[in-house]
Amino acid sequence: MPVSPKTKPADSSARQRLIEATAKVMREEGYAAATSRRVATEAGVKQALVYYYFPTMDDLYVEVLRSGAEASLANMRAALTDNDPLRTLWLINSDLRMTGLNTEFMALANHRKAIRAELKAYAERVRDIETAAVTVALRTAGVDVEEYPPVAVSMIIAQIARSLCNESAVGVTLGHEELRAFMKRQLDLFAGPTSDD
Amino acid sequence: MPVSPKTKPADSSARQRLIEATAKVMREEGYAAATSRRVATEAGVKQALVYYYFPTMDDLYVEVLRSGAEASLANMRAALTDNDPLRTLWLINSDLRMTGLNTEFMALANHRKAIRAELKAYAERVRDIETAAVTVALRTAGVDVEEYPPVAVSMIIAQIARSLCNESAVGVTLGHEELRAFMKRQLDLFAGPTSDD
DNA sequence: GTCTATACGACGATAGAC
DNA sequence: GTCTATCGTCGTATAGAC
Repeated sequence: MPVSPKTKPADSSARQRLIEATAKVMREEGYAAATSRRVATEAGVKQALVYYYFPTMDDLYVEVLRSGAEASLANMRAALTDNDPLRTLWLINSDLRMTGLNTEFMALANHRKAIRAELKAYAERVRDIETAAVTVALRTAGVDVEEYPPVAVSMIIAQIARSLCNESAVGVTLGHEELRAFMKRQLDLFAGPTSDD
Repeated sequence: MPVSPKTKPADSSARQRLIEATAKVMREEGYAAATSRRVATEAGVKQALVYYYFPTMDDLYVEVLRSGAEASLANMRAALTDNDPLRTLWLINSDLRMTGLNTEFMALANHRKAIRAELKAYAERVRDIETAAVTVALRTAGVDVEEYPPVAVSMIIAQIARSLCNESAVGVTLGHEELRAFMKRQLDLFAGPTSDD
């Protein structure tokens, strides 16, 4: 292990660059474009090196998913311990930077066993964290958790936010304003109104 | 035009078979597997014939989307004029047969202009129909449409149902039971309880 | 650890026979 | 309308030099 760096070079090894390059290509052109030649060029290395680090392209895809999930989980854990978990949950799942890659992995997971397993594990860890945060928030607000099960509430908030992002990504925005306003009103009811908008 | 057939051969021309074969391959193996050779074999014709009917593979994909959308819209229009539009809306969007293809086209639409345009047009027609049905249902139930805008209600019902399907497809089911039960209770509030289930 | 070189199948697309 | 044949490119993956 080398000495720990001072400014976080984010491990700029070829392996790391390949992972980031693959994520970029998948985001911008779809998983089918993330070929060994394409990602190698993007990472500034030769094609054969891809197979030195990853036995098959699927292994590389899994690694992209894994590293993205790890970063996302850390971010989520930190954000959901703040003082407004419900709205934070909404905002995190409204992040447009994640939706493209998510869609690619969803499609991939429908057809590749290894990716399906990885995505399932990640999704359930996320759900656990989000549900824990919602449980606290609802209890604090004095909401009846029999009538509003935390896991159901957290899924509705997260999935509706994601749906809006997914649709926006393909240019569909019909009804979005009304739905956003509606969700905001519901969040105000559950978590108390806020000054910002 | 030939005489109308008695048992609905569903236009078994090569062109039609190619469209169906492409949908099948996309559903089972993803859009990247829907190559000209693959779909030709599946349809029982030779590869070059694909280019007789469709100038490029993208044109074929668009045609798959268009024909699926047309069938789906007809189905939806009929179903949503029945006497329980809210629960019908929920059931239609819970159809597992559609989710796989939907995910593929969502991913494709993120990267191909022609498919994005087609998907957007389809999604907005669906939203219009669903919202119209919800508007009637809410008015009948005496719901305040200022507090519950029909387009927001229809989006929540449709998108939550779809989210559950998408997750099920990749093996994620954590929290699904609770969310289904919760949604059923809300639908009972808006549309009156039913005897079944 | 990174490279050059190569095997070989599959890709989209076209030309032209029937 | 459907076929055979072919073009040039690109795909995954491996062997082996440095």
